[in-house]
Amino acid sequence: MLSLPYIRENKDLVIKGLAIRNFPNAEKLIGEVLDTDIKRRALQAELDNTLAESNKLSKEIGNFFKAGEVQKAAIAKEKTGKLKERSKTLNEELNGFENELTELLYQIPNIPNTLVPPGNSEEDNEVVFQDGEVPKLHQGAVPHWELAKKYDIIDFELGNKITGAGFPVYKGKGAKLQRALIAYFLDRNTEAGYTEVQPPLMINEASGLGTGQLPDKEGQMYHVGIDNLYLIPTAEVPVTNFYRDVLLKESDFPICNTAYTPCFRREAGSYGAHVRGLNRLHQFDKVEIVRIEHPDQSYQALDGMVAHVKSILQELKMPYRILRLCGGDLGFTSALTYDFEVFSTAQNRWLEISSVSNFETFQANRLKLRFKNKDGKSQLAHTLNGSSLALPRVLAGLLENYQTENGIKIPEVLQKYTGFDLIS
RNA sequence: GGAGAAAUGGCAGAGUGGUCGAAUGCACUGGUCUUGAAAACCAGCGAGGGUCACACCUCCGGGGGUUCGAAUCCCUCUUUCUCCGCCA
Repeated sequence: MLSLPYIRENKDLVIKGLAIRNFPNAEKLIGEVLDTDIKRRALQAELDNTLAESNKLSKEIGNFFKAGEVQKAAIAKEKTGKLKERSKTLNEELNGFENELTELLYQIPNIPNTLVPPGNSEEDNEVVFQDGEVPKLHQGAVPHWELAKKYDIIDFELGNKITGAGFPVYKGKGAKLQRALIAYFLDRNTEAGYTEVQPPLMINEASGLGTGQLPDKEGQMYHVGIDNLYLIPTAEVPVTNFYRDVLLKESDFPICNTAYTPCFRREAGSYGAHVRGLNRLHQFDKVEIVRIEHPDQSYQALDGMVAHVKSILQELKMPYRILRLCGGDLGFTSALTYDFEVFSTAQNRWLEISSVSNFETFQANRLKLRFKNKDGKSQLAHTLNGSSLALPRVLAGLLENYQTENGIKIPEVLQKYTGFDLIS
């Protein structure tokens, strides 16, 4: 959520920024926020004065009792009674405005970075980099779901039986390959300076609010009603929430974590050809990188994360490209996002395998994640995260691009993890 | 699941109805001393709101209550610890 002082001081910038996102009625909404804020502050001042007077009287009463002046104490007591009623009313009104304000602020997405191109949809995303050769596949090359069946490495029907659609069972060399990818990603990340962590796979409400999944997107998470917990949709949520309500020192930066976790997403409302096979699942594995940065350093950090993910894809020798998301495609909480896509040769389409974002202070504000700056004041930190990488689509791309007539080859960097170089 | 104890500033830890936003120690920041560092000494040092700046207000796990007045008393929730039971 944007901070009120920021909106107050940068009204025009905020409205302009929201326009890049095609956010409707920005001007009206921001106007409402500022109006409510003014009302809130006026009421706050009045309440403060009432309380100040009441506090003063209380002290006097104490002194009267000590001096044995019971009469005077009784008179003062009567006065405080009235003040108390007044402050109660004021407090209720104030709460009303505060709730209204919070609700308004929850509706406002992050302000896009100046690099973000305007646009409505995927088509307006900017391709900023592309590399890797699209392999020429043999006659009879097939999409991964057919390969999965042919070599018996992923069993979608079995998952249907046990749980439902979107919960595949990995078998044999398929399971091993998946484990190899996870180990490889984690190793690459820790080599790059990220600390490996294993967070809980369920989060409470406060954590969901902290990173912005709640209150609006609760329908996208699985909810364990009896304990009021949510299954994590990404490791970003528990790992970023490590730093909720934390006051850092400047010397703590940079904070770099990496975590492998399964991710759970309800994906309500997505059906059709694009969700076949591994393209869209309810449970999938992902290795995530999360950083907490000094605001002056966060964009450098973002570039570093992009370069890091890039280096992994180079090693895997996969055709990929990097997109800078346009305003219309940008996530609610993000200021700048780079998506990585691998080309799936057999499906003849690009598959998103990573999304690397800088949230600036948007999450930090809700998280109350701050640091003491050089002036000794507390200031909001910047949060960033990215996938490195999301397993199913990497696997899909890998199976499809590395298929030969004799079987599926294993990229060289993975062979020491798999212990085999061919699935046949 | 049962029984008990506890939750206070970055950390540790006093405080059991009125000048307590809170002793003390550690950590941190500045200074003196030193070639430099350490040690020692001196000073400063919680968070949020509010103000041009003060004033002022709020916060001692969360919520509610008693009282003129609550860190302190009561209720409730959450969490932690100890003991018992169960168990990977």
